Amino acid sequence: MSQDSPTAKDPAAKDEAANYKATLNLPATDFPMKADLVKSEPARLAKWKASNLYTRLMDKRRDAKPFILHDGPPFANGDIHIGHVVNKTLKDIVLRYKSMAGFKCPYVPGWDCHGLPIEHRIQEQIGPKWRDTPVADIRKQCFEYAQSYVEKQADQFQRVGVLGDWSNPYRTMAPAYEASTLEVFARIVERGLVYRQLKPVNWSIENQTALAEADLEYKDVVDTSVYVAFTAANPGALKARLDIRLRADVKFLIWTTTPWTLPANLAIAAGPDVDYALLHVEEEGNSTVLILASELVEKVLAKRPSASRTTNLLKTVKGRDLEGLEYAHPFIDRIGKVVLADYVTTTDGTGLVHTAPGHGDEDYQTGRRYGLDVYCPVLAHGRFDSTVPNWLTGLNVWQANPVIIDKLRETSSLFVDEKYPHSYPHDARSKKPTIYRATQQWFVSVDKSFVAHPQFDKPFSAGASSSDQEASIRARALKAIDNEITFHPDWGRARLRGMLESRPDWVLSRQRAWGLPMPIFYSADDRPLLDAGVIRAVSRHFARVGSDAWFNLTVDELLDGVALPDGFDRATLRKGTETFDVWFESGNSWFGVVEQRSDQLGHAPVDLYLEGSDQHRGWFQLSLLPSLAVNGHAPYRAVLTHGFIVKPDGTKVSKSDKEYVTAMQEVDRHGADLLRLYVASLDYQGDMPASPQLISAFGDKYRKIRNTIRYLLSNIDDFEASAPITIPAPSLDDWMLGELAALVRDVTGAYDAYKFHIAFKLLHDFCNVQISSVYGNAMKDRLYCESPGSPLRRRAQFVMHQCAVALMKLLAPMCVFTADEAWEHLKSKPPGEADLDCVHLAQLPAAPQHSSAHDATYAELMRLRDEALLQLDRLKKDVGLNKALDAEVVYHLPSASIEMFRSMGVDLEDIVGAGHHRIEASADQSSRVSVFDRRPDTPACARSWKRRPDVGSDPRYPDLSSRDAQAVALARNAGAA
RNA sequence: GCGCGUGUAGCUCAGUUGGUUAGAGCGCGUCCCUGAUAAGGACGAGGUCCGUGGUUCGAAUCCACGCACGCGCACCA
Repeated sequence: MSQDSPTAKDPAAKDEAANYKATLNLPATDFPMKADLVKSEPARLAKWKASNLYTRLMDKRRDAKPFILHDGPPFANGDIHIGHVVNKTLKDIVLRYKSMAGFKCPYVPGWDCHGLPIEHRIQEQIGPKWRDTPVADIRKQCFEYAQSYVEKQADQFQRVGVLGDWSNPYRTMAPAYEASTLEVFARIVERGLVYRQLKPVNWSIENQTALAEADLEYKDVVDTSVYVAFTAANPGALKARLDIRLRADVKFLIWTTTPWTLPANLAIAAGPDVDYALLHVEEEGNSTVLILASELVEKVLAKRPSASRTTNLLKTVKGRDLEGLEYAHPFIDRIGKVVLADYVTTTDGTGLVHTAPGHGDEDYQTGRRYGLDVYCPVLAHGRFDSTVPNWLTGLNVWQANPVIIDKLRETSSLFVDEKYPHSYPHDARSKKPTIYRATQQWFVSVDKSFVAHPQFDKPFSAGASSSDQEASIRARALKAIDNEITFHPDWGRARLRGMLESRPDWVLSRQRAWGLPMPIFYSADDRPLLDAGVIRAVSRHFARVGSDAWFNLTVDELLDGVALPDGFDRATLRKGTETFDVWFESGNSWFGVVEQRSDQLGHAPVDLYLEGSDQHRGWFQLSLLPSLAVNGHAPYRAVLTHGFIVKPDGTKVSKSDKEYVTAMQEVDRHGADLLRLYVASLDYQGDMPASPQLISAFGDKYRKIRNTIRYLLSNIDDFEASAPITIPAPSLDDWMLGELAALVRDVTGAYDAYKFHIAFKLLHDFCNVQISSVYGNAMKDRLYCESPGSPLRRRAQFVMHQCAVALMKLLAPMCVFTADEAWEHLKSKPPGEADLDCVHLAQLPAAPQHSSAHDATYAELMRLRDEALLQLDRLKKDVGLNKALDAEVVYHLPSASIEMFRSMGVDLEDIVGAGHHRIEASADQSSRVSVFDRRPDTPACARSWKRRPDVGSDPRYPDLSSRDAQAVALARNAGAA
């Protein structure tokens, strides 16, 4: 029965063993294994709040170099969702890390408060009385609604652990912010970049107002569509160009579902690469050449069957061959042109698109390219004005449809008409169909050259660059993107550039109630008063009482003491009703927040904007434009973008999916730290898969890290970190310090590169491999069995203490709660940090000192370890050797390495948890190990369970090895004394 | 449709300037320990590197064409 451990032999031995157990230094710590984050996190938050953590941190870094991450404002509507958690967590990780790296990192969170979704919510609440409710009342309710969500979201963000100046966030609806938005507007006006022009918008005839897409609902209706032949205007030139030698009229065949827009027809659009047929048609004595897309010839002719018709394809041309050809309008004395447009398709119609720049967005864009008028003969109440023929003037567009069709028939322009079912936008409120109608809108030109630093105002930062030369916003933006801005990841550059290259002028004005009113007045004859001085006068009122002043004050009050430009009479001025595009408000936060709080935040450009990839077209771009217009430089030095949360299968989530992650619900279920760690573990450059299941499963990873820290803490419970300990090399301790040094280097490198998922992976693997599997396991014997103060044990504690401290600090930006909890349980703080009550006030760990001369020895040792473990596994299967402590490892080494290995002492057995080791000279130059079962021939120490030849060498303790006998004697003497 | 991305084990990720048999951790399976214990350890099985074609002595890596997915192309934010 010699295989059995002595503890099992008889009851007396068992008691003795229990006594020995009392002499061991077993792990001890108050740091709980079970996190219970849901309970502990709110308590910790309260503690941070009570101790003014944010303020203390700012104070501690008062003289440090600043690192400014300027917060992009979420919309103050609804509870935060997982996307918010991703964004704010990434920001918080950056700032906490930079702060630990020694920077001063003030963080002013903010909210975008104006906008349609809130207006809609209030509209719903008010119901049908909406139209009779004064704008001021609506705005008041919108304000309260937005404010309530600012407060709600602020609580939720803080619950997730985001540290910042929550007592003083920014809100785009705050008076001071509104005033600053107007100031930026004034400066852009001064640069001559703001102009007014007609642009088609969705229009409700019923309510006589512009509508946003969200105000629309699409319904299936059946309309009359018409195929109309437009006769070529200059047949001689046309035939010459297309090489037609027939005596026949040439006609362009177009198709439209809105005949009422034909009076505004100014052009026909052709696809540049579409094939067009020149089709000779003889029918009832008429000879014409019809032009339409080749692919659609059969389909279109079939719509008007005719027995007498003969057709002959003369030739086929590309759309681009038609560009510039002219035609006569069928019932208005006007010549139109053929233009080219990429959006022309051959799925419907004729491949030639009726183009009315006043009645469609694509038509408008095309019209601008070709310099066409934005002609819109339809008035606000939906009736034709007097610029159209008499027989149309005064008709509303719906009445006009049949009249126009009759007219087309009369002038032989109608090829055919047919009923056409399609989906058409309706005003969601009145349920009546809407129209596209051109209205006056305000624009910021992106192509007009200007001087960015003229005399009107002083540049913000000294040493302005070449930006005071003439250049357009677009030109400046492209240059800034290429030369001034760092993108994380780098492809953000291409994405922003693509958008800026093609973007049209910025439409600044909106016809909305819940927005910042545009400070523009109009004369009795509708001339706009756009003047920087006037804008600043209004701005002063807004700064005082907010933008409600626009509604509550009279023109006289608003303009009190302001000198008006010539041609404007205060008595007849009226206030405009437009509001700003909300993007103009958030897009000016570099001024409204950064410049306004420059004592805290310094000046633009700030170090970093960090938002989702959708913000390339949103906040990134629309912050860049006004900043360039005013300052001539970008508002940021670097831009970091992240992807979106998707389902585990990579497709997009919606609220009804079972994979939908409800942010605060997950926080309440698992705690914020788990969610934060989960976010950190994903590569945010792409899509980020998530589901409640994935997050739950991720708890394993959190627990592994937590438990590793707990193990370290429990083994250094009696350790005083004050004096440094010299670590001999080679040794496992020295190896561990080398691994830790690499970890510190690699993790900080990953943080610096904003690759948090790499930092997470490094930390997690380090816990699993270096600490749990290798070092922590190997140190058990000496930690538990050596006398508490033995050098071997203290050395291990010294190393473990450094590991624990480094892990806590490196983990702190991600797991803000857990790291601080662990820090609290660290009894002996590192030298110089004894007074730090919170890990977030600490600085990053320094890479520990270690010998770098033994890498080859360690690599060899680890290889031999693997080999020994395999042999142990084989012995387990072959002879039932279940405990490595029952085995002996024999190292067969070449003579050159024998001394080096011998100096590592018990490391050589502890590294595989064996009971004993020996070194033998190898016959050749190779190193290898053999493992032997020592149960048959070597007694096990009753205390350490190691099989050692020296068991019984101390007569007082016949069942102990000499090391354990000494330790017990020491412990009992100490106990006796 | 257009622009910008992404696609490597069940999961999350590494894979330098093309170069042995494509790696890690987790998870999973089997076993062990019971002095980290609602812990810990060992071993093991898992991959058409999205597809097709090309360049090359050699491709996860370079090129072309596809496919799938995401973001953007709006008076949504």
